[in-house]
Amino acid sequence: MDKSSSDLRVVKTRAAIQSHFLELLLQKNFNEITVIDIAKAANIGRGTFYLHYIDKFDLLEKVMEEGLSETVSHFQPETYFDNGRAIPDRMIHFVLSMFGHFRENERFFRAMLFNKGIPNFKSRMQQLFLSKFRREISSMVPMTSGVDPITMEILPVFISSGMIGLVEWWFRNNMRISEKDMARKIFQVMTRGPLQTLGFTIEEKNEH
Amino acid sequence: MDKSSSDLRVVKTRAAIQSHFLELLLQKNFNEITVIDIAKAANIGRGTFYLHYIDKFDLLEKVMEEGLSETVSHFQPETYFDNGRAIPDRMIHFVLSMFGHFRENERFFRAMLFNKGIPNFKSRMQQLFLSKFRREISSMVPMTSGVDPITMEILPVFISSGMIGLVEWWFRNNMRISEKDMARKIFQVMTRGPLQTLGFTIEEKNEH
DNA sequence: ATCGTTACTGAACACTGTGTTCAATAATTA
DNA sequence: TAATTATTGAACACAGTGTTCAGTAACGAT
Repeated sequence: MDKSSSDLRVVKTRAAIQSHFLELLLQKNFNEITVIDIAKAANIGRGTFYLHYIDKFDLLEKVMEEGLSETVSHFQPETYFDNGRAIPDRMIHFVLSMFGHFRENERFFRAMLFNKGIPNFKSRMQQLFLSKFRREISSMVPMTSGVDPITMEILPVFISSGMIGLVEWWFRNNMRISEKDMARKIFQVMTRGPLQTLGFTIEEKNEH
Repeated sequence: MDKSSSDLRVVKTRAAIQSHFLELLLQKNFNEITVIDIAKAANIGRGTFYLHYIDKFDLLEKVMEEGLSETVSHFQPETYFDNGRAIPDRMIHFVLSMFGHFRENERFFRAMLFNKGIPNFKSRMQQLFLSKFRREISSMVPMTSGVDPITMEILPVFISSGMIGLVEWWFRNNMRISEKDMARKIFQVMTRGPLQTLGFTIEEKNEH
């Protein structure tokens, strides 16, 4: 049923397809890429493509999946909080290693983030961040037991979404900011909040 | 060259196309929608479609553009800051009216945010938020003149991206949180920051 | 109400890309 | 080396595209 992926030929063909597909994605809109293009670029017969993937959407799906699950494996579960205290070093270290991973897989992330025809990628990446932050936050129940449930839902959404935006921005600016600086800035915003980071004093109001 | 859009027939056809297109987007993947589908749904000849749009991508583009520029018109330029003080009421009011607009145009935003074949929409929406926040933040130069430039760039990115995530989340949860509550929560996170909102005390470190 | 204009219809057209099939060939494993 | 299996390349029917054109219907202006 499944092609024995230990066969050298299979490995080669799939690698060729995926690699040239990424290359094409960096050059033109996913909508405009045909199976013919892919086969031509990868130097394989068009029929061969269909021996491995259902269609180009399937290929995209597989490539995405693979790249993202590799990314996930860099989410080692650490404890960033210690009874409401602590944080800084471990948190910064986490963000640092994330951005390292992004830099190492620049081709993949550029293709996925910036190709105009690819839907969904940011959503799926956000999903990863989201479940990471959700796990993180809900694991500190003793600390956050007083916080209202809506806030508990909203925060990881806001954070994960904001993080994706930052990653995208970082790539768009050709990664000119060092991973270390990114980590520091993010830590700062997380702890002091956007407005205080900008130097504003907040006029307190009755909460809740 | 351009069809006189005062002609009733033109107005009718375009309205029919756009409306049924939205309907189709709510039902199935953009990739799977054909011009044939659209023409059939809108009860027009297939050729007629091409008298108004180049192809389905062009149609999507126009619909997006229209919806987004209407959204933009709700971004009245207000001053939320008064010499580093102030904020609360006006800011909350702004977010409040935004979410009101989202609720009123639910069909449009649902189609654009959740259809799996549509790329780009979130990016473009974020672009809107981004330029809004950039304008806002850079207009308070006296206040923020001490803030380092990287932070000045990163913050609006983080905020706008986070906001998009919240909007998406809000729709996905069938808008069960009132606009007022959303506005309050967002204000809270903006001012106190994610971690303080969760009740954490931050162990200070040397900044910069 | 009539007339001139213009949008719509529907069928036909060539064309591009899809996904499948099949016998022949090449590469791989054991 | 033999047996297996992946790849090739050509052919096939098919779906959808984008354009054309003569005929018809709807519109705006007077």
